[in-house]
Amino acid sequence: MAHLDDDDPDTFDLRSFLPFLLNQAAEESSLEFQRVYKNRYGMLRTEWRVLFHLGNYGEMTARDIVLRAKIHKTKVSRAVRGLQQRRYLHRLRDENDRRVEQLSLTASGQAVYRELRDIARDYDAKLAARFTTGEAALLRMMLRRLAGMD
Amino acid sequence: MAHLDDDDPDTFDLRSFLPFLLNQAAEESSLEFQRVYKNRYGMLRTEWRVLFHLGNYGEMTARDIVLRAKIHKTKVSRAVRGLQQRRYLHRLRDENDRRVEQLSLTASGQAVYRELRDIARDYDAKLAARFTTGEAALLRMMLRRLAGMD
DNA sequence: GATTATTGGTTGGTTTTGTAACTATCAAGC
DNA sequence: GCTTGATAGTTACAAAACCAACCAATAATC
Repeated sequence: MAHLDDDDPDTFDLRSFLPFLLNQAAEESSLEFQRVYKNRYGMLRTEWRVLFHLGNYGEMTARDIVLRAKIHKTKVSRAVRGLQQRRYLHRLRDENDRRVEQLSLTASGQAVYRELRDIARDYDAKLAARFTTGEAALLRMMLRRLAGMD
Repeated sequence: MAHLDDDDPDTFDLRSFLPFLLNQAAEESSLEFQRVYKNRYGMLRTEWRVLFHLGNYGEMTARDIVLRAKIHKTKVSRAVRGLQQRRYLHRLRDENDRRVEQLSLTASGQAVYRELRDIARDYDAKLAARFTTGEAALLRMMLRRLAGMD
């Protein structure tokens, strides 16, 4: 295995390449939280995200979630069905525009949301504790900018 | 859709939650580069990553790549086969340990590597230009720590 | 007010990924 | 040197993601 020379103009460190680095950090830092919603609650990634949106914002349509979380509509559609089958949410046809369904959490959906939200909050604090308060704030700002969320 | 109150102890903004934020930033910031290796070169994500390692470090085994890039061995195995079918790399059985194969790029593999590497370098610079030099360095440091790469 | 375009949402088929189990080779202990 | 246990890499099957086409309802155009 050849020696890595940082000054070599032909050298390029994949491990400093932002898209790669972001992806590795995202994967690694979601592992522990994933174990909770997946193994303990039997939920998928998109399901948890949709659950959160409804838990946090109350009533939304699938379209609202697509726009706000930038999740593809087929994924949202399937997550909604999954959550409905678990009786975590119910759909209400909008009588003004009958294409649309208003989604909201059931009582048990809200209960699960609150549990997971608290776990997420603790977990986030744990991750952020690896940096100073200022660094963590800067990190979130930079990530939001990279994600096109500002 | 309810109003978001940051001071409400029951409120939790998914869009500030690091695992979510990291994921969104990773997806968004790899889109443009993905179009290049995917549409222009017909490569998959893991294939590009493996190609890079061989282009950058010369000769490696699949195991070296697994350890260095933290990519699962089945993904590496499939990417190696894909690259081999495109004649971008060839395998050489290690006679000292016949379980191992030394992997290295062919001439055309090296040519593609150099093209993609230059594109990646430009693209990374473009992403980093949204921050000051110090901020970008800090960002990479923090991501490396979150990814367990330090 | 019939026709066309757009929008919200779902479905079907193909790729990719994830997970386990598997083969082959080597290493260690006895 | 034979058994047991690791290690490098592959394969098979299930779970998930991706993409395109689709339906139904509404909006826009003439």
